[in-house]
Amino acid sequence: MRDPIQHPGFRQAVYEAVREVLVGWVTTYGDVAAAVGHPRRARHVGWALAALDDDGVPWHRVINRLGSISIADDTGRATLQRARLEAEGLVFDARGRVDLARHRWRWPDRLGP
DNA sequence: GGTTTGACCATAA
DNA sequence: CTTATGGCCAAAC
Repeated sequence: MRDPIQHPGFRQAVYEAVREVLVGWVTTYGDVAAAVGHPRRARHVGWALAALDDDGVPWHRVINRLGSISIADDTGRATLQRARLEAEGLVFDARGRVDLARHRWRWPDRLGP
């Protein structure tokens, strides 16, 4: 397998992982990358989400490691993301950040006992 | 086909 | 806190 990113499995895995994040929780690009087995490829998580065309994936629950929104607001997507998160109970502070320590999603450990 | 850009991140100074 | 550096690699130019 020479193109692990281009391979359909990567994006698919990203979407499935993000789908697991419940209302009221958020996660980071790096966490999603690690969850699908590619810890250094946070950028590609963002790229995969940018290419999203599926309403079933709660892409708005993915933010950067500072707890802020990483999208340029050219298309109003960042505004939509913040609105959706606030509608789900997330609170943004004066710097536009949420409390990651309290709302960061944790996938179940699958590394065994 | 080389260079730049980008919904990122870790580390160091 | 800010800057700089390096990693990562698909798109866009």
